[in-house]
Amino acid sequence: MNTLEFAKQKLTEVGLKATQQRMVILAAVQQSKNHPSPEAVYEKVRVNNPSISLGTVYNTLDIFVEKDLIQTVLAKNGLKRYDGRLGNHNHIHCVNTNEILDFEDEELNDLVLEFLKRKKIENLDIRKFSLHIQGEKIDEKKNIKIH
Amino acid sequence: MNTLEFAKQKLTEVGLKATQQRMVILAAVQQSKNHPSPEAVYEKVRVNNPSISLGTVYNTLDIFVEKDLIQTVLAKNGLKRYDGRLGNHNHIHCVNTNEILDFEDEELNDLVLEFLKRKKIENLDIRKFSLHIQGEKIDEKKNIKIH
DNA sequence: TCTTATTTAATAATTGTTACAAATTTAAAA
DNA sequence: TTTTAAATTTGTAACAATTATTAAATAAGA
Ligand SMILES: [Mn+2]
Ligand SMILES: [Mn+2]
Ligand SMILES: [Zn+2]
Ligand SMILES: [Zn+2]
Repeated sequence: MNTLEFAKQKLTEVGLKATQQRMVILAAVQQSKNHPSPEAVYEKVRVNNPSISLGTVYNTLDIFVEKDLIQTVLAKNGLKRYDGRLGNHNHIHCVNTNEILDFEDEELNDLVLEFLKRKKIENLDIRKFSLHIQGEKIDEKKNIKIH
Repeated sequence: MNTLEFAKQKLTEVGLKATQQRMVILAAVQQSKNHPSPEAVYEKVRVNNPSISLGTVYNTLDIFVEKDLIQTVLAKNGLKRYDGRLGNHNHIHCVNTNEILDFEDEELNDLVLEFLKRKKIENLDIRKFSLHIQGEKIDEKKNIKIH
């Protein structure tokens, strides 16, 4: 099953009409490794769907978050960014490149989950958690900053 | 020493002229428990300093981050928010109230720090980390959602 | 096919933020 | 103290990201 077929199936599962626009937008976010902004999604899908509108991208992304097909990711610069990966995972924020990289680690998840279970937080129904690691990307060979 | 005196001292320490505006803005962020937006800081300081300008609040907050007097905190809605607390600490994001609460826990910090030391991340110079806990605030008595 | 509801495209409006120039304040020099 | 220059602030304009609006297009059902 290709990515569009998969998107179509997901859309119908949550009760959304599987329009062309929704399918390509969902596929774009899910394939993306970059935690893309609405603008980035727009530029990507526009290549094969030149008539698609930026407003539609904004609206559709919000609908997808509502339906739990994708999630929002927090970004320092105040731009909206989305994440096709659901479930608990962690993020590395590069202070120099502004990239947001996924950092998946089962051991870390277990570690935190166990901690949270032990240390009950009053009056809070925990939904998800994510470790945000802020650091500087360095060049592996020369140990200098990457621009 | 009152909070304004303390702010004055901090400002001179980092080489900034301790103007009235800077002192009250710094004191406002440091006293705030809410991770305030620029607008919120503005409303707060405006009470006793009616002639202060919103632009000054924006500029000054950025200067403070630059000088490491305060830090930015990531917010989902794309608004800028600031944090008078430096150093590694964690945040609880309430999905229903939109509050961002501090969650300080020495044990958790050690846990994560030890993990990160053990599990070296390639080509990354880690600066700080923070656990984001997303959850729903519930009423302690009746176990229903707080609005 | 006809009818109706849903979705989209195009564009206008709004919002949060930044840029700017004139006015004010501060600090230093004379 | 006055003079001068630099730094800061104010008030407002500009900007960019997002949201709202509305007419056209599309899809589904009768
Ligand atoms: Mn995040
Ligand atoms: Mn914005
Ligand atoms: Zn991610
Ligand atoms: Zn905090």
